[in-house]
Amino acid sequence: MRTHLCGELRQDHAGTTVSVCGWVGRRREHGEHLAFIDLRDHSGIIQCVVDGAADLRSEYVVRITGTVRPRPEGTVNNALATGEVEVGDCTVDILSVAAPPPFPIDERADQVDEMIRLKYRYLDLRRERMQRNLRLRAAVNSAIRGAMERQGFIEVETPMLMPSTPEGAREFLVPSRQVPGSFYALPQSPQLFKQLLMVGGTDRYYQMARCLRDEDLRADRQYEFMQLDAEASFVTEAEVLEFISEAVLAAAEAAVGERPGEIEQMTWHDAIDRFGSDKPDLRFGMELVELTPVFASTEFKAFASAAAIKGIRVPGGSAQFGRNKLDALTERAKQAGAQGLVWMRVGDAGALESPVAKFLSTTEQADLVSATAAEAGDLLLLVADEWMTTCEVLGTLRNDIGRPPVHEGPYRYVWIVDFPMFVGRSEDGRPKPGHHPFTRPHPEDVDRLESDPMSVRSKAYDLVLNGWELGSGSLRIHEPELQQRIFDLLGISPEEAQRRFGFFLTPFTYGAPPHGGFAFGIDRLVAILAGEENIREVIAFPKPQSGVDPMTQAPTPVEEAQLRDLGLRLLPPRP
RNA sequence: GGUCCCGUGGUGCAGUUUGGAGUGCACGCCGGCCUGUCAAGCCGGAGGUCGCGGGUUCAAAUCCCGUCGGGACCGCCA
Repeated sequence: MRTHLCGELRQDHAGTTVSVCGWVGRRREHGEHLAFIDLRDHSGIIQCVVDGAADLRSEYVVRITGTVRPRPEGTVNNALATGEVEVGDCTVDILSVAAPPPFPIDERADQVDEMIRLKYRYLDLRRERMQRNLRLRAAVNSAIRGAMERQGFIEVETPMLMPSTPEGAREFLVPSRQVPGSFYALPQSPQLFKQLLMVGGTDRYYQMARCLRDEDLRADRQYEFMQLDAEASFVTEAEVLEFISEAVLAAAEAAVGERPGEIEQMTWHDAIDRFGSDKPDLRFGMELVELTPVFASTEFKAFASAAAIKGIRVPGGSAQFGRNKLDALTERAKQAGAQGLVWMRVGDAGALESPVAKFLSTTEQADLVSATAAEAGDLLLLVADEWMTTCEVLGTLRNDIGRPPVHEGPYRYVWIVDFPMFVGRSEDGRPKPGHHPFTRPHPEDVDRLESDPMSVRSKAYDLVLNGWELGSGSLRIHEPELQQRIFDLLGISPEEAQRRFGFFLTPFTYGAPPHGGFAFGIDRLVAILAGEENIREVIAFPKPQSGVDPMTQAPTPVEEAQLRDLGLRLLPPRP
């Protein structure tokens, strides 16, 4: 039907007769016998010169046959990749007529209410931005598959209908027709199955896996999302990181044309201590500065009793942050868990302007300025609390103040390793798992599991890109005895473990290889590589925050008969 | 569950602070003119439940209360 794509015509094609198909974009009519048509397909736009366009309208679908020719002197359009040529002597076949679109099918739609874009997503997708994102995503998917397969991984599909495992995220449930009153759950991830694939001798598995979690939607979260899910047997942590790094770097290269350097590693402790976050954005400085020694013998009460005092220096922030903004920062700090926030404006010769300056000795003030390398005009923000709280509060402020937009480079990948095995304690005083209960404890710390569990590190790791958590993984426990030690710590008896995870635990009594794996979010990776703030921009048919699809209206009520078939009856709506 | 922001012809906005006739701008749409434009240009025209409901007032897009929808964030996401 066509010989070329709109966007590929160049000077080389001059003199050839071509047929191009696409949608009518802008028309410029100059009387009855001359009109310029911008014909658009996914590849770009080509100007066609036609003898009258009276019967053409925006978004009509046409096939245009004509001759490629250089544009006349002085009419070249450098804003267009095809701007040196045009298609002349055109014959136009109208393949479909179109109602006027509800919004312009070009970059101006970036400003249009997103609900309208989602309601008419098929029109939105015609735009260059969306086609670029879809194609970038496809390139990333393809590169990942290639990288995994080169490394000996095979793709295996796992069930979408699986038993409910109430730990973790809220699940989507699917009522069973053949077993009335029972439900399948849609997978939050293929976690359990991929480990069973290892027991099954698959050795290296991967899957572009759709995962579903019934949690509130955000800019970086949809109900359904895609993960590169992978697991490998007989591997060290370093090998797993290498496999995944290769996939990510290959994906990045496919997306932006340049392969990033080696991905650096940072321990969880360092990430928290230096950046106040386990997903640090390394694109900018403003690192947390250790100030506890500076105030070791201070008279200032709020500092004297604190386990950890740290600060961040906001270069030039003194003028930038008036009282209103400082109040807002204080509020934000409290929201993040701090008792309060100490701010100081740095004046000439290290003079400090602050409500608390009068409580600090001259030595303390001088040491503070020197520890933070503060200069006149800077703003210092100090928090004093437990180590973790101090770090996290300052990390929140650091991001709020300094974090660049997504589309601003460079790309800073970092592996966060040596996560703590447990984070906090539940109400009955039991440690809570940081990753999941099948995560392998760090071999150097395993002796302290019972005596000092909170100090035990795990073989869990996260991949972080520009402050976004792309995904996480771990080496797993393959020995039933060690697994039961962990369950004991979590307060799960052998009987309860059997009841909750039986189908998963029994296989490990039949000879399980040491194994470990990883999963990371394709949507987030693609969004960052595409320079998009929101993963909805890299998903063909996403849902808004309410979860209601404005195009399909899903979710919808169903027929009474369907409910009866499933043995279900609806309760009256909650008041 | 919570905090903050937004809602005005098909689209994007101004108007809301300080109440006074649906008042305006740009794009789009319809008709006319126009032979080198590319945000084409010129002339004319159509198009409105100011999200919805209630209240205050002589009078509400504007003030108050409620509600619906959207977004960002917190909670939540082992």
